[in-house]
Amino acid sequence: MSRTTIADVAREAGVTKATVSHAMSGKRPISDDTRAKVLAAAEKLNWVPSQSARALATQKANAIAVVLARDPEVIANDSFFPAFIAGVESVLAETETALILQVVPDRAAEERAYRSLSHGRADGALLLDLRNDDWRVPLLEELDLPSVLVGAYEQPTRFSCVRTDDDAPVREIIAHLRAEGHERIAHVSGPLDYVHSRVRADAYTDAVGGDALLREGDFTASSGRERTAELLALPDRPTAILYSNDTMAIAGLSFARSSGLSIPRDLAIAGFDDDHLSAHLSPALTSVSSGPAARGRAAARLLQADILGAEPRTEVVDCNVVHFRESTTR
Amino acid sequence: MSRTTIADVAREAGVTKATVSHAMSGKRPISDDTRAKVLAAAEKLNWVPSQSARALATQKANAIAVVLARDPEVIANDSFFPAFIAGVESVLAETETALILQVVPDRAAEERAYRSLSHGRADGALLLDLRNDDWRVPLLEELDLPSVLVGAYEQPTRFSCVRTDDDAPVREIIAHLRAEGHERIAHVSGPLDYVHSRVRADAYTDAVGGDALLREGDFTASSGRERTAELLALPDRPTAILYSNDTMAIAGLSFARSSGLSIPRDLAIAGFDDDHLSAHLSPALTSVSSGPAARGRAAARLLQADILGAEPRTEVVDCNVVHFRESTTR
DNA sequence: CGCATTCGTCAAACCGGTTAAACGACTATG
DNA sequence: CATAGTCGTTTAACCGGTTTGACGAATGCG
Repeated sequence: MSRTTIADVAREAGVTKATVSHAMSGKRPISDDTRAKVLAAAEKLNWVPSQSARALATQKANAIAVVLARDPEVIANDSFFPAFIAGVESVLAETETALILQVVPDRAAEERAYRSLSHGRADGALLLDLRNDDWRVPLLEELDLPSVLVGAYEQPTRFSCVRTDDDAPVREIIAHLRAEGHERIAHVSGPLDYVHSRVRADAYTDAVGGDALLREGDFTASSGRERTAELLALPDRPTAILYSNDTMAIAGLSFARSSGLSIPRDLAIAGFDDDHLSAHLSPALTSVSSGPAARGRAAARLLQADILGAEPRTEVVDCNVVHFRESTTR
Repeated sequence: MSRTTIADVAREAGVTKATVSHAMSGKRPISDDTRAKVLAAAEKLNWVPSQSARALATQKANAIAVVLARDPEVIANDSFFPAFIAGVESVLAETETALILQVVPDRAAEERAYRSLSHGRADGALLLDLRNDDWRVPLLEELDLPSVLVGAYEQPTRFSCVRTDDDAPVREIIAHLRAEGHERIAHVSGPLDYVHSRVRADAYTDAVGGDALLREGDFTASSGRERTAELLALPDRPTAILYSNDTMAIAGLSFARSSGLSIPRDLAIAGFDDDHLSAHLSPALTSVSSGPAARGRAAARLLQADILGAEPRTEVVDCNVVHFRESTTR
């Protein structure tokens, strides 16, 4: 409850509201003398300007939004998200911008959320988990809500993008596995309508050439387990599997081991996104750390620039580092 | 950008702003006839009331906040947080309330955040990671910002609490380990100034009686590894270790195994909070699932009640379930 | 039939800031 | 010395809703 208002400060300092406002924002020249008086008064009364009043007057919410439509199970599995958010926040903190987080159960709710956000709640949005031909892109264009698309995206839009080069690390891992003597290398992907799953899967398919052995998972541990069971039941089973995230890789590793295989002797395993546990497992899991925090920072900066009217642009944040660990090294 | 305002709707419907407002809110009787006209006009113009204007007029932000002071590393390690948030959101969605998330680097920033939130940004806050004698409690009392304390809390406050009974599952696990023949049972806790770490540690100490073997960790994988190394280096090393979260337990398990011990034959291991991976490891990890989503829902409900002026109260959400798995069963 | 209520709507104030325009005092210029 | 230009400040309008008090018309009651 903001008991003290700008009017109180003005009275205390013996000036008008406008002067207080100018003194604080510096948008008009103010004598050092009065500025000092205003600052002293503000300090004394412990005044914090009301966000709602400011938002109304300036037509800016000073907030950006992230809407998540994933089900909680998948969110909880995701080591990317918290680190990404932390990166976003580190940029927002500089400008007193708030982050609004919405988790919605279905598409209808998601659409309502964006409409409501664009009407005074938020100045922009970050789009995660992009799909091919994502319906949210045209919606946000219609709503004219500045946005940043996180993840590769092919179609041209009026929005900025932040993406990583997921192609390179996939090829790097495949090359490494080849060098270790593997010829039958499988891939358990994420849902292929996700842009980043598709990019990784395509890189894999291209890298292994003709004999691709691809199974589509959904990033959950149980899907990792199931797809692994299928692959290992093949007559000509793979000797190495690359998973599109660490959750599936760890579940797969466990399954393989419980069915009598030794890792990495009988089966090499690599993950993606470098879960915080991966380096601590035994065997430690080969994975790709993709710098989620750096992407968060880049996305937040691009969004702030867009809100201020800058031209949209695509930034390739390349912080992919492949960590080769015991699970792929005999 | 909300181009159409309440004035446009009023003009379209041939009434005044006040009538539109009353028709929408129902706070004054309005004839069915005009109400229909107003609704039609609103529909036609696709009007969504501006949140900032409403917030200013009603002195309510229609938002609640969560401020996290943990460093990103720890947030990313935490399976509790995303599920908790999902639970919170499921309640907020019903009332068009937004969730504001702030991640701050240090205490000064955290204090600023709460001050700013209480000045028009948010109607209330959820406090996580409570510490003993937490400085935030008196601050929020001073700011008169409705809040809910998540986790056990001893001191009486004007705020509602949501907590679980962590004591029981700890005792249950200790009893189980005893039954399995373990006599030397150690505990790696979280930071002991956290209320929930302390509760678990106290339950442990009390349950094992005289010969407590307690080491304080910080919930990170590396601390789990180090404390485990210390414990295993003891002349009279423990044959079972209970960790205060799964991250430390998994790191400890890995370390023990890499130093030649077989789990659970040579060393039994149990965690807490049931990470999504725990059931999929081999050996699968014994842990306690503590219903983070249920706690999120309860906390959100209590906060909304408090904002509406209800009496604060403490709710014990007891959904702790111990999952006994391979890591403790010979 | 007259008067007190109730009902439905309107006009205007208000929330707490920002900002364009006006204005007085003072300095620079011709 | 009159006039133009700056500087610093004030006045007042505005952002887009909500809410209170007033008022005319319809209704209830005696």
